[in-house]
Amino acid sequence: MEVTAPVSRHSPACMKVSQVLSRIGDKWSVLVIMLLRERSRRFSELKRGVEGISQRMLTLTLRNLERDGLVSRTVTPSIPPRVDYELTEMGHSLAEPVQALGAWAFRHVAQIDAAQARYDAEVGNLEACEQTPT
Amino acid sequence: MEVTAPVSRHSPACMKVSQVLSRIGDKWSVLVIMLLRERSRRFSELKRGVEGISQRMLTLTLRNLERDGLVSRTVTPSIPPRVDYELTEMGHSLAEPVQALGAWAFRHVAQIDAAQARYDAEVGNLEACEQTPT
DNA sequence: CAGTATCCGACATGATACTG
DNA sequence: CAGTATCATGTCGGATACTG
Repeated sequence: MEVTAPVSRHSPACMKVSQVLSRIGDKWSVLVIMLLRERSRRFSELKRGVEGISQRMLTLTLRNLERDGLVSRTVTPSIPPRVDYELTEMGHSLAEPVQALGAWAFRHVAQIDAAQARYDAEVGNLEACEQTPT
Repeated sequence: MEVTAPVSRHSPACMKVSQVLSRIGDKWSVLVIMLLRERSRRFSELKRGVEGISQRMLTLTLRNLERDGLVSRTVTPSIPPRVDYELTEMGHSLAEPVQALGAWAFRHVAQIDAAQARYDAEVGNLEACEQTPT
């Protein structure tokens, strides 16, 4: 169960873990995963669903997810072409801890906001006090 | 319990959630949090503990965590100065889902690696077939 | 429709040097 | 010791245009 202690925090495995975390951290992956959690979706459907995303970034995001084995890509050679994306089993299993993290974030949004506001106010004050012109 | 569905994926709250996820995703925050999970630590201790991190990035990481209210900073004005960092209660509560995610990542490292290798092999093949020189 | 290719600016990060 | 300041760089991401 222990993850960080026994692997000494610098083992190759730990590096890999960091990579996975990075994927989670990037702006779009989680959104896409959450969208695909309900059901498989087409490219354009995802594009509409995520809303801020550029075509390029959606492509790259899906590529990475597919590369990691989290999403499967199914091409239907028709005219116009149709490509469906779906969470793999591993993708679904990832969605759970991600969801847990999302739930935590959701619960603490207000508290974090408050902390930030307080911090910024203090920093602002300190900066205002600094009268060291050169 | 539902996070994404009822908030329509584009509410301001959801944006905030993304911010939190970004913090998790960045290379160092999680490492620092994990280190602080055991006990409070001094700046230089963290620097040694994380190992790849530059002084600058450790400072910035700690700053952000402090701003978010996840870490508390305690200065002991001595010579030489001493600064201790400690997870706040909220920081500790965040560590749990993060740990869960880390555990997932750890369990699936091999599978992800395999998926990547397979994907790269396929892409390599496809690229090798592409004989379209201009 | 579902991409790919290219250009470009913004930001993140590392290295280095200096300070209380 | 615990930072801060500055500079250089590399990656990320958006906009745009083109393709099968």
